Amino acid sequence: MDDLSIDSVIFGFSNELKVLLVKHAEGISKGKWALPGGWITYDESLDEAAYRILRLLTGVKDIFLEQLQAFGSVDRFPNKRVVTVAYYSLVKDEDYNVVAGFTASDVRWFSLSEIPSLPYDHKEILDHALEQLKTKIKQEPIGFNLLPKKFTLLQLQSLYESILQLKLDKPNFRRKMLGMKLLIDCHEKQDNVSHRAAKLYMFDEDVYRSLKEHKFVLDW
Amino acid sequence: MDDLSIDSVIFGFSNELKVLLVKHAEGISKGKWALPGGWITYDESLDEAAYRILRLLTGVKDIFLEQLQAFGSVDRFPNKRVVTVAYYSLVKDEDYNVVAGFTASDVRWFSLSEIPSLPYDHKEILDHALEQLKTKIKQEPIGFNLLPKKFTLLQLQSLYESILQLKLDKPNFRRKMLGMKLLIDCHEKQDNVSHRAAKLYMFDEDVYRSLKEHKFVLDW
DNA sequence: ACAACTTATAGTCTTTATGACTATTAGTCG
DNA sequence: CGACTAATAGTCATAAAGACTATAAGTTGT
Repeated sequence: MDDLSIDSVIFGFSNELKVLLVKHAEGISKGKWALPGGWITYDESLDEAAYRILRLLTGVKDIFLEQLQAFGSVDRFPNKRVVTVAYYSLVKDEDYNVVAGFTASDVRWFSLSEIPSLPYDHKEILDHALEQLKTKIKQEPIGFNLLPKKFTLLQLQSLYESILQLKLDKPNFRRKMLGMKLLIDCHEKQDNVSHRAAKLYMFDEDVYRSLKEHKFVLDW
Repeated sequence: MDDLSIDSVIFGFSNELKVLLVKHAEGISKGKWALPGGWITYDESLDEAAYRILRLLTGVKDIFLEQLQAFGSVDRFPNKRVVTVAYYSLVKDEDYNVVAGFTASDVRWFSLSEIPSLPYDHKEILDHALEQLKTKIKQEPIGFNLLPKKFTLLQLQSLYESILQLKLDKPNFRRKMLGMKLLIDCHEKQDNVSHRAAKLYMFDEDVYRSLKEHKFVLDW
């Protein structure tokens, strides 16, 4: 379908929130960094197309991925009318491994502060994705998708701080997080740190599913 | 663009939440009630297309309208691959007036309990729209778009009850609503009621805009 | 072995919001 | 004028949030 594309905002986290961009190897915007994207084929659904592109780029599958919305300004794409369906996804550092090729000459993570100027309406899409991520993470515990399986409370806290762009109080954060019973104590501690080691926790998917109805509101 | 359409979920409110459906006068699903929709032309953006369709059907403009998302299962449409971009909008009873024609043999409001079986994936789209409306109305005071300019607190409360599908306590609802200072006292009372008349209020858009940052959380 | 430092974790206190109520008031209808 | 209906006011107990202080458990350097 030559008037319909997918563009994906792929988030990662290591110390701070990052976004995966590709450098176009060919086409109109050759040499520019842009959101990874591609054309939708006739025999795949939108979601399938988004997963395909994510897999091609990061080798990751079975991951959090959600549609943002369609973008269709008349002049968003040069010389041709193209509507794009934007997706965003959350990728664990440990799962990710770069896969080159795919019409892209380069791929890498950018932290939010170093994002270069983007072609088309990609800046707008990225901004929407950030907004959506902020909103969503207050509603549902999707942040875990960005962290390794086992993590400390401080890691979790900086994730929230990084996404919501604010400072949180450590003891209060602990209280709230532990209070909702979604964390499993691994009975392990982190190591290789030059200070008191923190307990490691895991996200308890089962409890989460059973509490799905229950609200998960973080009104920070 | 013959592979890209718009479908709109248009909400109205009078005593209960309603949805506007059209009866198709021609085409594959002739005679069936469905969501109002149409093709996107080359020279209009997605939003413009959605507004155009809304205007054609209800005569309404300058109204709340927001994109839901794109729907693109491979087989959602018979014989042809069609991706549709779904919108939802909120229409005041007082503004609305039916406009016939437009490839539709009939148009009318359906309350949620009387929605007939819908063609394509329109049921799925409607369900998404309802979910989105529920989520959104807890976050932002968009409900006012469904009520007349001046309304009573009880009207507002039944609107919330109707959308969120729950029973609220009257005094508590008052306290909370008045507490967020978004209502202007009209210094008028309703009339033609066979009981004590309630005060009429208006939504204060200016205060709202200035409080935009401030949270508007209704965690009921 | 101990002081200095860093981060984890526990706990306190005050303020505010919520939910479940009861009570009173203002009006209509017969 | 009394019954009825809905509006509006107010109370009280509970729970959560936010701002803290305090202590514990490690590390590193001397």
